[in-house]
Amino acid sequence: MKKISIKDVAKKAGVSISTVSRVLTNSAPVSEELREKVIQAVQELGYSPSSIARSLRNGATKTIGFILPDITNPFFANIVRGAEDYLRQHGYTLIFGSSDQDKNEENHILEALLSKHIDGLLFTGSGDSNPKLLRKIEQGLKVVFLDRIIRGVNSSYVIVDNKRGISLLVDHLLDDGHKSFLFINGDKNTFSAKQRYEAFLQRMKSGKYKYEHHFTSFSYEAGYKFASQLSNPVEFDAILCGNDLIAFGVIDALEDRGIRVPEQVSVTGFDDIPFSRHYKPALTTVRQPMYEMGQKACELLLKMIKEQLMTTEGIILEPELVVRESTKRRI
Amino acid sequence: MKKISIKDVAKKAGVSISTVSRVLTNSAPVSEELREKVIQAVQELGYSPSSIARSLRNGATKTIGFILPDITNPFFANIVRGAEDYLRQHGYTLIFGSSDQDKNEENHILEALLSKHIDGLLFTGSGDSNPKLLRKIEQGLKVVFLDRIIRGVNSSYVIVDNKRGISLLVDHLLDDGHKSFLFINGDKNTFSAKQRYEAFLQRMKSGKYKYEHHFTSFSYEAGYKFASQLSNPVEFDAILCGNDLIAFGVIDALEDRGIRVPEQVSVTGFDDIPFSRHYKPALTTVRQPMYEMGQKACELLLKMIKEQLMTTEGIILEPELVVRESTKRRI
DNA sequence: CTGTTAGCGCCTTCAG
DNA sequence: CTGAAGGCGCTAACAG
Repeated sequence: MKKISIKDVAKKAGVSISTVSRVLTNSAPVSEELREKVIQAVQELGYSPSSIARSLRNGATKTIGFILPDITNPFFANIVRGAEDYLRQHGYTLIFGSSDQDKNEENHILEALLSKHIDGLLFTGSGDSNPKLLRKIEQGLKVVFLDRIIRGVNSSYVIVDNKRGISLLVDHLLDDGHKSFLFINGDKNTFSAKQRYEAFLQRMKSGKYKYEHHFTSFSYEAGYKFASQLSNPVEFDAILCGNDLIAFGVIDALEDRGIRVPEQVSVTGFDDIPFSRHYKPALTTVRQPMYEMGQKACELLLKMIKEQLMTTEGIILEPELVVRESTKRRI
Repeated sequence: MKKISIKDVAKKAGVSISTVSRVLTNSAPVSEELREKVIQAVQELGYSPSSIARSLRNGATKTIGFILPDITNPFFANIVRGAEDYLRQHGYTLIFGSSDQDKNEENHILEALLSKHIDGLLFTGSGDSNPKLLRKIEQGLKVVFLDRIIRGVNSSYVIVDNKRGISLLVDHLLDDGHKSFLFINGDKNTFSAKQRYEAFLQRMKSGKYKYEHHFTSFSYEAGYKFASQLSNPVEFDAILCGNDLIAFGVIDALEDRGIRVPEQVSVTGFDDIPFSRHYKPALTTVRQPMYEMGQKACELLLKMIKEQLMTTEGIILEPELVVRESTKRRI
């Protein structure tokens, strides 16, 4: 691909390269006459300035990185979409990488992003704190943690109030006469799973309900497997799940075992991915504003970049209880 | 963020920058002694070379762009994942943009990607040929069209054999005794929708079946809406849908109208997104190897980039019929 | 208002 | 084997 540079434009327009630069960036006044010539030349040549060279010169790439577990998971895909839209609107580009929660892959991606000189990073990583990342933060890398926080790090974040979400859910279940609860949670080392666990525990202990809690993994398969191996699934009135995917797996496994949801047992999810409303039975769950999370995180990140401040800010979004058909009132 | 450059490394190691460059790129022999010093310095400084500067120098960014309709659609998310994995494995980075099939947005994203000096482009665009893109292709931009082809362009592509997919489906339905067919297709201006339409028409005309065909849009909502407005849904034995999302919408709408699937009417999808197997009823559909499509497209693209050949290659992947519970044998 | 020039970080001749 | 120097495309002083 033959590249056309600012020089070509300058030559064609019969002006100097600085003039071209000036009209393109509007950084200084240029006579109407020359401006027109330049614009003309730009169009004819189909020239677009190299942001590579610009980046090198300006020290900013207008690019944001996003490390997340898996783009294939609708929860993250929707967050990404929010981020993407916000960023493009503000002249930024997004590069992301799926880590599958793998520590090595995480570092690998981080390395790649860093070498691309990203201006900032959105991070949804595995639970354990990542030394390489911490170091970069200390060196001044702007990072916003999304959905998950790494403990011991003073950094900005955007999450939803997981505890409140669980609280809302348990309240509703209690109101509907449920008396015993099983919580099939997600990955143990994950911030959100931990938060949800704590909230659950707290609520359970405050009454004297029968309950049980298990960490598994945030996937359909994990839910299906766990529910398949349950010795007596109907010993609980309600099964809470770490996220919607787990809930789908659980419901399917139960039905395969001839247990009807919600008739025999209520099942709930967390996230409210777009699909949950179409599931049969439509899932009672806690809605996280995914698109908004992506937007807010970027808004925060760009602010940090622009103002070059070391200060840190946390945004906690409100979850919303969504009652549908996978739960029902117990007598 | 204080940046450390090759100069800092050179100074710390007490060598020239060229030596540092040489050990980093392995481009020329360096004495063991100096090599060690350099490596030492690199580690202590936590230095990683700026791919920005490298790109400017080498003229290659090791970055691939991907313009697609919507990352939130599982079909594309899975393709992206395939591409992402392949590219990272080969030292490339992926930048994508969701266009919502909007022509303007498409151009907007293209502009952004181009200015980032991508080495190649994966493109799943709206149906109409895009003049700006065509021009860039002529100028030497390497492009692989994915899932959709723009007519009149001689370029590489990776698609599945849509016609064969429909053929497989219709054969199966015929085998199962279906005699009348309604096809609720996706976006009219889309390559895949057109192909599927043609295949459908061809098969229908070859027998003397009762049939009808309509273009709508590749979404749940479109399916739901269309099926809701159908005057007499059960006048057909089978309803074929342009993709799985449409099928979900159709099934839900039918059930809301008290029509049972597949008892009263069979419904089929296209794509086999991960969710389709968990739908109730589990969807009979045509599987597209999404992950593989992403991989193959990148493989092809990198080949084109590496060999700098103007030749063009098309890969047509085989679809696979997946029979599940949304269809049943008619008497 | 316009043109010339230095230099962003790196790789690659070209000398030594 | 090693160092010095040019230049990728661009912007921001610096002169005029």
